[in-house]
Amino acid sequence: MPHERRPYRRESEASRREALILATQELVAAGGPAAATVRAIAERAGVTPGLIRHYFGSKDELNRAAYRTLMDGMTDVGMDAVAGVGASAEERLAAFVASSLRPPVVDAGAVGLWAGYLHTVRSDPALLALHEEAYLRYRDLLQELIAALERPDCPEARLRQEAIACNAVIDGLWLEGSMLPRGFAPGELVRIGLAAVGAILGADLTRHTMFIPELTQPDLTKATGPDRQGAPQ
Amino acid sequence: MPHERRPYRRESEASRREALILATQELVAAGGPAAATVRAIAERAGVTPGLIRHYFGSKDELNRAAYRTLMDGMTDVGMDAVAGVGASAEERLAAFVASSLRPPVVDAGAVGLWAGYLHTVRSDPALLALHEEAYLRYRDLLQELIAALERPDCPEARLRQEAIACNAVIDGLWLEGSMLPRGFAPGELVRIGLAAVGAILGADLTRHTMFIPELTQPDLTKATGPDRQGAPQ
DNA sequence: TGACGGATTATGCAAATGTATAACAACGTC
DNA sequence: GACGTTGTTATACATTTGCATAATCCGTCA
Repeated sequence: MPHERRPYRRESEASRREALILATQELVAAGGPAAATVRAIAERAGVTPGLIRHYFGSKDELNRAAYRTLMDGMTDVGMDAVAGVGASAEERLAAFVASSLRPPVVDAGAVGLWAGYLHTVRSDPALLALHEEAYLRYRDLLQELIAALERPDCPEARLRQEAIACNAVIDGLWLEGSMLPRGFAPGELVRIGLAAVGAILGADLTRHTMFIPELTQPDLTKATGPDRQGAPQ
Repeated sequence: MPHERRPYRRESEASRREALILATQELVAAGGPAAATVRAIAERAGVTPGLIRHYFGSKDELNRAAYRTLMDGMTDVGMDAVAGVGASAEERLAAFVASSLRPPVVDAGAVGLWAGYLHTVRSDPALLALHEEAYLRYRDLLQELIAALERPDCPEARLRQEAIACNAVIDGLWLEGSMLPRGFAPGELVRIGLAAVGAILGADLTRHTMFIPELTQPDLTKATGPDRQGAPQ
């Protein structure tokens, strides 16, 4: 007795690709690369496994597309944050740092997704180049923001070191905050990040908290939201 | 025609467990969790797959053991570095920071291994507890070293924030240095790390470079190697 | 030296995985 | 409203995986 053929709707290529990429990312984020089988991806995207081959040729290619989408999204957040604040250089830098230290950037799924693709990236030259490019673009943007600060002139070499160090602080806090969300109070990551970056650069970024929701409203009665998770005792 | 039975030697349980754990780590580090199949592990360890079951019961248990071994090794490096230097608090802190920013801690394989186990850790309560414990132990040790500095008295809350920030710098530099080794000159990570941690704490750690091999010999004749800040070209 | 325990290997198996191919049906076109 | 295109599903298949069990033979001890 042949199974009844399941009904379906034809949809645009863009829509199908997006759904498949999203499903892949969610699965990798939650359960690692092993959980992202073609069947699981297809089910979550509401289609059958054949479509993966149809739109991406192979599972590997789908994974590549998913990784590209991830990287683009991460850098976009920082860009948007800077674009939203137009005032002083310090404010712009503060907004940039803060945006990388709260959701959706700081998120267990994001770290899981990033870690899940780490090996794929290392063994795939195309993805490795993509990674390096994204990393340097992020760091260069950071360096530009640092250079714009009103400070006694800095040699280029020093700017480079400062950018590397500040980038490291952000990466490290991103990692720890995402992996142990219970370990930090809401807004604590942002506060620590601003203080540390400021200390490295000899500037005071903690003044510019008016744009940082977590710090302007220490309204503990309403501290709900994705950050809530238990107090750091 | 039955295959000839392969000759073998009996060895101690400790030796076999060690070999299997090492093989597992190497495979995960190089090719991710997917590469660490029971057959591949056994082959690399010079045994047959059955031994995995014999000594560890299941592959999952072997992975747990491998992760425990990894974490223990990572923290041991920092402990040893501090133990080796007995002088001032600044020197001890500098030695601790520097030890985490050069091989074997800074190593592509180490990051690969760590990332490969990230999902396993998150989904396994026992491993998650182990991870949290190791992380906090490391950070607490760092905080102790910070508290020992000769500075105007610091409130406990500030010490905590400083420890978190310094830990983040170390983590971030470890990550970036391991993933893009071409992007940094030898010793550059250590130098940047010491400068950044010093800036955060208001101390000058860069004075204590006598114990840092990479910095005592600024051999510039070799600085044009593949480390010339990975200028993508 | 011979026998016995158990460490180690060999074999088998069910389940899962990625991919290839064929069948079908939804939608635009005439 | 019939038709053809092709997006989509269904099926098949070889391969790989982890694990269980049976078959061996290494080392030790009497």
